[in-house]
Amino acid sequence: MAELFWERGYAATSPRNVLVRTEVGQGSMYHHFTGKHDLALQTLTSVTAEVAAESELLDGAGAPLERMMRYLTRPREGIRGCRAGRMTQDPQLVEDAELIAVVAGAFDTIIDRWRRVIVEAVADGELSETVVPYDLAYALVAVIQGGYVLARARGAQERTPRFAACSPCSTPLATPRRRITHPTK
Amino acid sequence: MAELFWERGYAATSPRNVLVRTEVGQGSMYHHFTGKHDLALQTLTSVTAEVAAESELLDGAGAPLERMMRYLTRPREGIRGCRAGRMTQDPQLVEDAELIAVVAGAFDTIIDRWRRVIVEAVADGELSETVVPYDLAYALVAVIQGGYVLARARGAQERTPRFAACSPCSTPLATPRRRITHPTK
DNA sequence: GTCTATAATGCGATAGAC
DNA sequence: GTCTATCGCATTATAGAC
Repeated sequence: MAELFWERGYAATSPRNVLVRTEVGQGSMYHHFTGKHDLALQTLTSVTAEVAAESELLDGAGAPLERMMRYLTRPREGIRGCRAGRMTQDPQLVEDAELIAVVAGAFDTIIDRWRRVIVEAVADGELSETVVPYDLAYALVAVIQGGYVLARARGAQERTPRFAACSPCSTPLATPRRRITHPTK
Repeated sequence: MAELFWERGYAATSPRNVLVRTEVGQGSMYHHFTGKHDLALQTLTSVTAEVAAESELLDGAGAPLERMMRYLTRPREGIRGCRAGRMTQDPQLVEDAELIAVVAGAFDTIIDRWRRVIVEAVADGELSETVVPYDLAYALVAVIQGGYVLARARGAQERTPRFAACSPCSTPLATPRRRITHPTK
């Protein structure tokens, strides 16, 4: 179901699809899961845990800024979308408080991991003291998520993916690697 | 249908839903539209044109940077998502080349409008010459789109929306207003 | 635990009267 | 141009035999 979730989202994935893909009998599935919601809850818990775990790159070895760059520039499959972020636009999933809470929790984990590296980077003098760690963390996660959104819009358009020069690794993140100068208000 | 699109997306909106909401007969609808795809195409064309038109703020009066800030910080209904960007995560819509092309076109328009203001800002010395206009434009559009993604994840979690202090205007964009210091690589 | 059968509902679309 | 009726199919389950 994790595969189907990534391909089609929650609403568009039927228990029947799962049966076909897994070659499992209908009775078996309904014996182990109470229904679609349960199936989704377990899938989502596992998938978001994986996605959140990927942000452990931010805790690895090396200088804070180096770790930030490593995570920011790692290959991402833009056209397939973020396995967690995509769920956010599925109306049926968002209406299910239990399911969306799982997704939100994953983002909390990731944002907090970002925040802590940023605090380190500021302490080390790698980033300006004017940086507000939580806010920058939030913005960086947003850029990544927005990169996926744009990648999906453009990808289906069959344009040469500007950020996916060498498939199968599209990095919608080539952009933030550049220097971004923002107004100081 | 524009309303239903925003609420539920393409896949989850049935022609039947449209009939009920508009209180129009089924025969009438199928007389004026060939089917669901046609209905969607016309809706999407109109909606994305509106969304793209909102970026005309970037062409208004005032200094380039001022216009950028005006557009960036205008109120946005984070929890409802972007009427264009949300479509991007609808698997059924993305598979329809004609439909996703409409969405992609809207983003092209918006990104280009951003790019032109940025070029102006650089020329006026408001932004550093090291800025790559298209890349910054792309990143800014991504931040906005990502802000919607995060807002939807958090909103359903019933947290106090950090960026939506005063409803009904949630501005997932409070973040980019702060200074963002990026590594120069 | 796993199977097949079938329920009840909604989907996208069409038919054909008026 | 608009109406009601209906088609054929998919959906999310549930029933009850094995």
